[in-house]
Amino acid sequence: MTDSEGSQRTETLQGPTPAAACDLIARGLDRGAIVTAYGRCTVDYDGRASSRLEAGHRHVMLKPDGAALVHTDEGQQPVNWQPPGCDHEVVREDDALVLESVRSTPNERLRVRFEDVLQVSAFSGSDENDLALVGTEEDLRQRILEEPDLLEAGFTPLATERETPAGAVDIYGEDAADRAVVVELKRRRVGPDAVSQLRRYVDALERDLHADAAVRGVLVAPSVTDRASGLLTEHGLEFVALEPPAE
Amino acid sequence: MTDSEGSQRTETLQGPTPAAACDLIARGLDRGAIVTAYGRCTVDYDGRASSRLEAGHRHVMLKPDGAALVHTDEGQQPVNWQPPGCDHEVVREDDALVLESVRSTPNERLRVRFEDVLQVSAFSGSDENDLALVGTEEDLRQRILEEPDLLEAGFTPLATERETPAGAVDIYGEDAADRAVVVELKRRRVGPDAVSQLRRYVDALERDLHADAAVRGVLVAPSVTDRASGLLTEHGLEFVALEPPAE
DNA sequence: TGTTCCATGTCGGGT
DNA sequence: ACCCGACGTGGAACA
Repeated sequence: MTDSEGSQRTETLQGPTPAAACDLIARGLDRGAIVTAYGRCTVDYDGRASSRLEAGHRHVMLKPDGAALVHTDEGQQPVNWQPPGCDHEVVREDDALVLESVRSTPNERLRVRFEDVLQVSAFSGSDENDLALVGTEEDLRQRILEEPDLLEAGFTPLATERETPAGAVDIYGEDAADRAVVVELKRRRVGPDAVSQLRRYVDALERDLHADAAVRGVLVAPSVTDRASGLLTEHGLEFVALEPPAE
Repeated sequence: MTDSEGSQRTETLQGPTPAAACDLIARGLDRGAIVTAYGRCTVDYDGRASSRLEAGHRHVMLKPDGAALVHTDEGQQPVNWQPPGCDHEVVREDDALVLESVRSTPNERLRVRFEDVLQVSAFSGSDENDLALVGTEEDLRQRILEEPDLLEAGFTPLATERETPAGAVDIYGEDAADRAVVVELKRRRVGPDAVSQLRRYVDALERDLHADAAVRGVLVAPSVTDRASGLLTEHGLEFVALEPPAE
């Protein structure tokens, strides 16, 4: 069953024989299509870890960039997958259809063995558009750089991504009294990890400047958890409630 | 085009009219099927952040648990998505077909507007099997509990998930000299964040025990980055190279 | 390639 | 619900 609308193409087989399914998939992979298969299968993975999934009905997608996704009827995340950069292969084994996606560095292998293929499809067509996303940490940074008083009156940003021995500081600046200020940004409510991160930067910068004057550390986020709040106090760090711009 | 094999069903339409596509999708959602659509569409998301994606060819999957996935021909991750728990809806608007997935807490809305639907499908069939995964942090923990000498000669595990004011410690125990030992496990090579985490636990435990004797902190992972190694030294923490069991 | 950190992270377990 | 940390995290930017 083929549909040809100019350069866009879709091919599908329902309840195909293994041979027919294998053929459609092979041709789909060959011409750089997105290939999907649905049916009863087992899934084996071996690489950074190892897994096995007993027989059940799943949806498999092979992308032309080498990514592979195995989805069940539940969950946002695939139950098994392979990152882009893999080589896809389709072979027949006895009465079964086997899809295999392999990569190196690290050596990883994903193997889906269909004992019953209910549908296979191949979709062609590229996507030249990028996602326009708003509300990220970068947007929050822009907001502060444009209006430093949002952090506190008299704050002056001096650098972004300033390097320290502990890593790059989101915003580095000075307060009204010319004290060094390290600002760590988070787009959402923060826990203990963000406080530790800020602490690393403050420690490193104090050492780096080997100044007597202490470096101030300010965490900027929509809100903090209790534990994180305690850690902030404990380490003499500060918090400013601020969200990424809404639009 | 319907295929009925007992209780397993797949339905597919190629190059359907908006009305036919809408009908198939509505019935699919109704009976708890996985619904997919492929075609030229725009995608809008608004919630924790906001995004817009101009027209292009994408593959959309709606799951019966409320998850939604929009995939392009590249990348392991969907370009847009919605977590499980959403309500899916399909409506016709002018000549277009619109899929909408909405949830609350937080309020989020995903809207896919197809100006051209090349294929729609509905797949039924559940998956009662769980994934059997080996090589996780839990496996690494078991390995050490069964053979504590892997950490160091004379180590005695006393508790797992021991609570401290900073959170739960992976393994808590004593060394040959009866000194308290905090063990933090990572299944893969670690960076600065893991060192900070271990440090939080050691600090908290020292305070908790208000003992004079210092608490030892040991990071167990396959390897460490340079920066993390420096941080370990700086804070008097230790490292033991150990991997999760391979099988 | 290796390191570091963000993410609409997602997911599971605990309180 | 919120908190917390693991994840085969994935992905990008930078050295």
